[in-house]
Amino acid sequence: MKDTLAGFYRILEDHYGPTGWWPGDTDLEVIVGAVLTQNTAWTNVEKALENLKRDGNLTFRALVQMPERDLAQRIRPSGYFNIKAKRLKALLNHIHERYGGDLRRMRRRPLPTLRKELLAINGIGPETADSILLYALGKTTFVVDAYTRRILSRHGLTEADIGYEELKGIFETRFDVDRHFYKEFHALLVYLGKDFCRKVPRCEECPVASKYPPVISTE
DNA sequence: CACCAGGCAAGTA
DNA sequence: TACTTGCATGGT
Repeated sequence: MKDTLAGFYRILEDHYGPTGWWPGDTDLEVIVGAVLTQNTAWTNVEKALENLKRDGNLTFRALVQMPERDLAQRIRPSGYFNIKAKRLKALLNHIHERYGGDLRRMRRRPLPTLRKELLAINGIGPETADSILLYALGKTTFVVDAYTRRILSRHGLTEADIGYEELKGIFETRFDVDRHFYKEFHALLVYLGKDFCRKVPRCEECPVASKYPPVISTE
């Protein structure tokens, strides 16, 4: 598996890299985007982020002070806007109360502690937590998403219903620990997924398919 | 028109 | 524990 993932990475990096992920000007934007993109196309998230940026509301202070109903209306294009407003409030309130809204202070705490903290917040599951930890807080933790699972499954490397932590472990134990590598690999998997590994596949042109042939129908 | 998108939590049995 | 359902907009 180690050699296979290394092979995947080389092909993807040659094809797409370097990616420069996560797309966002600030760490706060990465955090907000991580919640807004839950089960949602990124183009819709961009519209919501633009609504916040336009009037200077993409700051920690503005978001903490903004009433939940107002926030919900501003993030409306990202879908699930009522529940996402509640989730953002819960997350930002936590950072406000525990760290005074200071991400540098938050960053000093160890990874396992921060991960448990984030997962305890209503609306923050494993993917959202790991995205924030890796891309906003600079922690060395791998992000698993729907594309990661679908790509490995379609190429016959894992079961389609493999659990989050187990799949994460495959990436984290088989490679040298390096957060830059984790950032880039996850980004590359998303690029490949968007282009060739959607639910309706286009395996013919997949750059990985020649060396790692897709399995016909295992999902 | 139907289906899908970088999840997550609450409800049911 | 293991499944199912609600949440909602915008693109294809």
